[in-house]
Amino acid sequence: MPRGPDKQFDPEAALDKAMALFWAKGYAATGLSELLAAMGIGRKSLYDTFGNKRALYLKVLQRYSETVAGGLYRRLNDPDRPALENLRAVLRALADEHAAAMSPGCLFGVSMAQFRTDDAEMAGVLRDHMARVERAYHKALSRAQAEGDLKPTTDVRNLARLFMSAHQGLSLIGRVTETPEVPRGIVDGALDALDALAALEAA
Amino acid sequence: MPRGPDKQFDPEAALDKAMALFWAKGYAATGLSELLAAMGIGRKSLYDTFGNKRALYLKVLQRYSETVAGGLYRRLNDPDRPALENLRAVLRALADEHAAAMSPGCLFGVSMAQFRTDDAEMAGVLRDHMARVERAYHKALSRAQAEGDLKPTTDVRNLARLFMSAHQGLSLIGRVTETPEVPRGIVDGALDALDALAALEAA
DNA sequence: CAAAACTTGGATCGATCAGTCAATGTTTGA
DNA sequence: TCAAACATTGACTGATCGATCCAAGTTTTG
Repeated sequence: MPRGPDKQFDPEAALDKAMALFWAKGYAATGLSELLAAMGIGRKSLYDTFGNKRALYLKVLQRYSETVAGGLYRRLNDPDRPALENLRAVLRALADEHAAAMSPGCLFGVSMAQFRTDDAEMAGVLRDHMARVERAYHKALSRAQAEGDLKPTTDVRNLARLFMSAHQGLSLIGRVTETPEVPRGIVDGALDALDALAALEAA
Repeated sequence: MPRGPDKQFDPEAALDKAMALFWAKGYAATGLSELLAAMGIGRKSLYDTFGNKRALYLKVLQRYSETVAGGLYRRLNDPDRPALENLRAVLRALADEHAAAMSPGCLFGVSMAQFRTDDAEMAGVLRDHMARVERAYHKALSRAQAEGDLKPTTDVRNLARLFMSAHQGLSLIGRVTETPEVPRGIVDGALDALDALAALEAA
């Protein structure tokens, strides 16, 4: 059974190129021709390899979610440090990341804004990612609570959701801010809230 | 000097129709033909009255900002009630608003996600709106502080930014959630944080 | 060395895009 | 009363959209 030649391009590298474009310009505003030029592949190759534009986007989202959500989870739940310390470090890194001018934000954040709310398939994918982010925060928060760094009566589930929401809001707002004040302020506000919920335990 | 006939349509009503469409589908994905059908006007009328698609969108944003940001400001700063009470009421209303399935979220939130970060004009418009939202929260928070309901050492500027960010994140996440749990959790988390910052004062 | 299995670039598709314009209709002032 | 000034309609533009398909080219098996 004869086989033909292998692909002449690296599908994952091509996905990264597509991701950068979708991320900056949005789904609808990114044309196929642009994508092909950036990815350096032909039209047919794209359709054969990824299906169509929407399927390509879904694959980009999957790749992004694995990379970013996985990284967030790992940083939030580094077992070598106290959970509260991990939380603070992640928040500070978030501020740095989005304080830069014209930060592209979070690909899932911009995705939630770009598809119709009645697009059930897309909503499911996006919802799943948000659930992963929420879980990452929740695990860190509940460990911080178990370690005695957070008031025991605090509802860490709700707190995780607040953090996820602020995280997402920050990644959006970072797209339009020109000075680092606002992103830093958001994170400082979250750190203050965290301190308040920790300090209560001391009282 | 003879004058022609007046417009046969109400520009503000037409703007509202356009807003609903942009809000649900996004800027790029909303075609001119769709807009015209929804607005009930002819092509030429749109261009004569609003300029072009982008100018129409900017006018929609302006109208939305006046309506929504103005309303938020008024509710947050109702002088007849304590500021902290206003804050809690607004947060609870926010949860109700976004707990509904397929809530369209905030038009500015979806706008921040849809335009290139190097689109300076658009970024300016969006930044200005966010500054108004931040100011609305800040005014309420600083009054709450003055009224003794918030710890005096709390940085209300950062807290306002955290609230603005969580507010924005909630309006995004509400687009893809199917149960009211997450939106309510976000708001409950914010209320808990508020309580913690208030309780510290009692200690 | 053929022929099968596979990939590739590019021509091409109908549809739709944002935007323009000429033709027509309507109102009002002179 | 009639012509200027406005609004409206709908045909039309070139460009671009996402997607398909054909014709080669390349590699590997038999």
